[in-house]
Amino acid sequence: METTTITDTQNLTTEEKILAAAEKEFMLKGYDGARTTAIAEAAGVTHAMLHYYFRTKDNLFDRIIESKIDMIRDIMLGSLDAPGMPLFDKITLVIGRHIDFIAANPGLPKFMINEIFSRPDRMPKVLGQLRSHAPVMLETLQDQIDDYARRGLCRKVDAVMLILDIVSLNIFPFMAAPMANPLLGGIMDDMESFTEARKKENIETIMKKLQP
Amino acid sequence: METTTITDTQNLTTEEKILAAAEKEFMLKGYDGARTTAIAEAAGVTHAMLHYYFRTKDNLFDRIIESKIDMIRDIMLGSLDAPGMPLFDKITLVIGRHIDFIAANPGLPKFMINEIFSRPDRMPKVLGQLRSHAPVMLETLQDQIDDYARRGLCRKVDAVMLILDIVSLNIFPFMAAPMANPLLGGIMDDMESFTEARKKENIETIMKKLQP
DNA sequence: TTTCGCGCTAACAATATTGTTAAACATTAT
DNA sequence: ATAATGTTTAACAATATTGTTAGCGCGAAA
Repeated sequence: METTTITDTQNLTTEEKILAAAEKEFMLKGYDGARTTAIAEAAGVTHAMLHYYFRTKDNLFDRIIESKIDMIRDIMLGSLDAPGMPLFDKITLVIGRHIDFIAANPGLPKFMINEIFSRPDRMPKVLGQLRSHAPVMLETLQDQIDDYARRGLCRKVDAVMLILDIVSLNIFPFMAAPMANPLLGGIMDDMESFTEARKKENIETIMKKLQP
Repeated sequence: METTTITDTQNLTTEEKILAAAEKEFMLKGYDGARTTAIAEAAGVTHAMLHYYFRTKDNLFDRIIESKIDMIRDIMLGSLDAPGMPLFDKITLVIGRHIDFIAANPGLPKFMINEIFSRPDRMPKVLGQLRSHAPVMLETLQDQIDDYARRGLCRKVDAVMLILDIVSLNIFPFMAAPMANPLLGGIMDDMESFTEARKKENIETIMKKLQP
């Protein structure tokens, strides 16, 4: 899993330093909470530089959001698509890759729900790239399920609901961690092992659901 | 399910009009995005009135967030607690009540994750009320599961993971609706029937998970 | 060497946003 | 009726926040 997050801000161009600081600030505080002055300060440049390179806060935000959209598109298309693979292998693979991605990008789901879902004007940019692939993927999955069901290998379930289940089980626990962890006895204190435990748990839950 | 949302803003006191407008604005835009002037305008009063009654934006926000915390506490304690009830009945009841609550308060999960989870200073207020009840509830549930498992009535599963599963399956699809609905073929266009379908689906998923 | 363009700085400008205050007005108690 | 108390208004104030501009320095091209 490749990540574009930047840590050594030393030998970077001014533009890259601003982008790196902007990503942190926007991911942490959202568009409304982010301050361009704070971004400039974190980048170690004058805030005039920010406007010199990006003109407006909106432009800068667009740059960040576009890179996030690319990540989401890649994981949704690349991970859910595993053509010609047996159903149960496919599900195991998809859940594993999806949870790894979320664990590597913990702030992303919250950011998406806040900054993209809320603003209808930003939706087309995300949807446009996925709208054409989603129906095909759903139909392929449904066909495979039906085929397996006909052969008595699994229960006949709705592909749409199945996808909703997988995504919900994978994402939500990580989003709710700040509140869920203290309430559930610190189960996520060791993130490494919780991630692996959740992988196993979700694969098992979905497999059980498919069991005839 | 009682709701405190106000619709006829005619014969209300100024304080109540401000509170009603503030709830809408804060729920829709979050703390950072909300504007006190917009709240005052929506309430039909001068913005000085807002400061007369609540002094600061923070105080006003506290009033709103407290009422939301009360709702969450009620649903978490009142719904998950069904003492002396058979396991499978309890789960059916809990999922049904939880989904009804979410469908009746669609903005609440997003609001919580944004405004409470992000701000550690607000967490104690929520956690304090739940911290004492959660371990008892979890232990009771685990005992019941273990008892059923010993009698061969269900699989021995971890109560914490089970709660995470239920909450994830119930909440996430409603949070992700703006993006999920167009991608999944408009499955939520009729919210009424989607709500009922999800209830059935989640109960079935959890029951299958518990099956020996 | 001169000129030109680019990155940069510092100061300024414009507006948005929250918060305050003095005085007018209304309501109730004495 | 008068005083006291609470409510409302309009104007002001303070600061935060985004955005702009004139000019400096430096390296490359002429």
